[in-house]
Formats: sequence, C-alpha cells, structure tokens
Amino acid sequence: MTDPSPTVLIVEDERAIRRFLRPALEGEGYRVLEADDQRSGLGMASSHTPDLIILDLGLPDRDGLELIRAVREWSSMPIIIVSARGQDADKVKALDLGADDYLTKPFSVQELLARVRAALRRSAAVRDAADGSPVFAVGSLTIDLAKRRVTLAAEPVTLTPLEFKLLAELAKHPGRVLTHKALLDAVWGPSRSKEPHLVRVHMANLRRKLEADTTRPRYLLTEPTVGYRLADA
Amino acid sequence: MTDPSPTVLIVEDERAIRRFLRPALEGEGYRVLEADDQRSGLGMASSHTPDLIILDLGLPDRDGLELIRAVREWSSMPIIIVSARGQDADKVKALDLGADDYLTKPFSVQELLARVRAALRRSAAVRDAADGSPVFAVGSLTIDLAKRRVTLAAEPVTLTPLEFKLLAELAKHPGRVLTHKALLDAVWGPSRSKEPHLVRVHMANLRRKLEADTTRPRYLLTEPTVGYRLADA
DNA sequence: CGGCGCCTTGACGCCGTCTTGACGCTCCGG
DNA sequence: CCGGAGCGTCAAGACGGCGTCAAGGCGCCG
Repeated sequence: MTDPSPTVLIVEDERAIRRFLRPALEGEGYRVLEADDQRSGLGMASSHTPDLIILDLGLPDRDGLELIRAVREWSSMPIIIVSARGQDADKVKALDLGADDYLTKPFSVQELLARVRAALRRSAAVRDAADGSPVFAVGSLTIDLAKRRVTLAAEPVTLTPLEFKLLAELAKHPGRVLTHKALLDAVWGPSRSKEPHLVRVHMANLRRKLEADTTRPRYLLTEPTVGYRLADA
Repeated sequence: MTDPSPTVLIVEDERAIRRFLRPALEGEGYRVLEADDQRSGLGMASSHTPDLIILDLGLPDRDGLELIRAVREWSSMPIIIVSARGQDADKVKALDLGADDYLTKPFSVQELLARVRAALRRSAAVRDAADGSPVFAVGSLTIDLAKRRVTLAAEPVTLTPLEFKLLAELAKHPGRVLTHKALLDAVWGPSRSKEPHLVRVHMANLRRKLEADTTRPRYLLTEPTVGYRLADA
C-alpha cells in the first residue's frame, strides 16, 4: 500500500552531475538508480520500473527524446527533463512527447527536489484513483487486499481482523505452500512461531465461513506436516 | 460526454498579461475564465470547477499561496504558477503546497502552452481512473466536497468543522478502509497520530447525525483494530 | 464580559475476539 | 493390531477495542 522509499532513475551521461544528484535524492529517502546513456536507461526503466525518471536530454547519442517516447509506450511514470538546452522548441517537444517537467541547467537542487516531490505526489494520486487493487479470485471467492474485502459468490463475508490477516497472507502467495512458521511469523510475529495450534484454530474458523464442506476444502488446503496453501485454480 | 474544450481559469491581477494569455489559450481551443484577485479566483474555482488554474503569485493581496492551499482542500485540479519571483524558496513553497508547475516571468507562451497540455494530459489520466465527480453519494447520503455540504435524504445536515473534515477524508476514498493513523494524520495532523480515541468520539457524533440506527451503521462502518470505512454501495 | 458551541479528555460497561485447553478423529508406522 | 503424531472441532474464559456519556477548557461572537 504505502511505498516507504520511492525509486528514482537518473539517466545522465555526466558523472559529475550524477555524483551530486544521488546524495541529494538519497538524502530525501529515495532509492537511486543510475544509467549513463539512453539504451541502458531504457533497460533499467523496464527492468526496475522506478517511480520516477530524471533524464538529461544532452545525451551523447543525442536522442533522449527517443527514451521518452519508448517509455511512454508502456508506462506513465513521471519523467523530469534536465537539459543544457533551454530553447522553447526543445521544451515544447519534450513536454509534448510525454515528459512531465523540464528544467534547464544550471538548476537549483532544492527546486529539482520540490518538482520531484510534486511529480511523485501526482502519480500517487493516479495510483489511488486507479484503485487498481490487486484482487485475487478463485472459484467464487474474491479477496481485495486494498479494500480489505472478501466476497463469496458475490456475497460479502465478514471476517475478524485476524482471520483477514491470515487469509491475506495466503492470498499474497496464491498456490504456494506457506509453512506454519511462515504464517505465524507474518500474522502473529516471531514470538509465536512455535504454536501451530493457533493457525489451526483460526483456519478452522475461516473454513467455516468460506467453505461449503469444511471436511473437503475447496480453497484453504492443508499440506500435512508442512502448512497451508490457498488454491489458485 | 467529455467536454471537448477544457476550461482554464486565469488568476492574474495584471490586465495586460490576461489580455495576451486569453487569446493564446483560446487559440488552443480552451474556454477561458478570468479572476483578478485571490478571493474571486477561489470563488470561480469552486463554482466553475475549471480543468486547470493558471495562478499569478504576485497578487496584490500577496497570498496566492493561500489560494493553492484552499483549492487543495477539496480538489486536485492542476495549478500552474506564473510569477515574477524566481527564488528557489518561492518555487519550493508553492510546489510543496500542491502546485503542479512553476514558471518565472518573463516566460514563453509556447512553453506555457506545452506545460498546460502536459498538466491536462496528466489530469485526464486521473479522471480516467476515477470518476471525476466531486460529489459522493451512497444511499440517501450525499457529500459535496467543493460546496462543503452534506445532505441526508435531501435534507441538509449541519456538521461541525471537524466532523466534516473527518467525513470528507473518508469520502475521498469511498469503500476503502482508512486506518486510525491515516485519519488522524489527515484530520488532526501527525502529532496526534497515536490517539485513536479522538476518532472514535467524533465518529460517534457523526453517526448520531447520519445514521438511523447507530448500533448498526449504514454508512460509517467500523473495521475493528484497523480503522473505518465509508460504505460505497 | 457573558454565553454558547466545539473539541478534548477521562471513565465505564459492553461485546466481540483471541487464546487456551481438552477431546476425537484419521493416517501411518511399528 | 496397537500407538503416536498431526489435525480439526468445540467450549470457556480473559482480554482489549469500541461506543457512550459527561465534565472541563478553550475560543468565538454577541
């Protein structure tokens, strides 16, 4: 839900500039990635999917604009341009290609950081509105982690806090077997990691609410001597 | 359905600048509104709900910043600042208050237009994801964040400032669970984020005004040990 | 200066939830 | 055939969150 430290990708050929941008960004609590040309920048953008890109348009291969276009093919992550070129035409072109902001060198670090904050704030709003809540669904069971809602055959099911936490933990790894210890650690904390009985009791309660026949579970499957698994098909 | 021509509100005291901004914007196909001070600007923003605001920070009453803050109380519409003052501190303050962009005079019209396009493009993405309606409605309850009004079965309900702020926070994320901490942060500020009792008391007061049966709430739902949720269906 | 409304703070009782323990079942190996 | 281990069920009790009420303080407006 909350991303504790957003990731910022810097695409910049001048090492000097990278060397003073990185600490400034890290000082704000961001994780920082670096690339020194367009190709590797695009690669890192797609492999790491950062939360924001700071892009120097004065790249040696000369077509940072191409990076904007390429990223925009599949993502709407914020892109802030920094460039030595301050011509109107350059700015207009970059912005119209999909860049979110444009600063001309030399620029103030404080201003850049403020614009980074503004851009991240906006994109967080988008994520919010999108409500792209990862809903897990098997059979007639749906689990919405973000909205904290569980429905069975389109009927809402009321779960106790602990029941939901337990079910959510299973839903985060659909189809995978979670050991007793893993569940205890995640739901109760490490102190209780030696009491599998806790899991059994609450699993029974969950089954009573979710399963038609508790003796032959459809969703909450027991993996004897190992743990439990949420059916994913 | 979609208004083909977005509305732009210009808040600017210098008539000369308005006189050259208006035709430029209209030339791009936008509808244009004008205000010449903060007060009327805020009024037009709430009555016409434009798609974007261009705000001159050098207003005579000197606190255009206040306009940003006031608008951000209830809307996330894009705000682009134009200002004669180019100090870092000014930019940082405006951006952190919620402004989307900041240009210093003199600026190029082409650049301004490009930044307007970029801002509108982004907010279109937001509206895409969420429904852009500023009024929230469930059952016989309606909440108008912009007008600051709440009605129940078409009857206006009078709420205290704090009650409204609390309800508004819930209405901004209908159906989602807001944790005690989230509500405390948003309504009381981070300093009180460890006093869930505050939320309970005021939630009880809200229920007394909004719910037919406070023991079985229709709108303000409790999520035990987690927080509260505003019903969205 | 007085009154009123609003927010805070504290106390209290209720009710749901979690834990704990006991018991019977099944499966499997000795 | 017997015995143990793992699992599911049930009930009882303790715990703590939640809602409610009332008192107190503060600011605002008349």
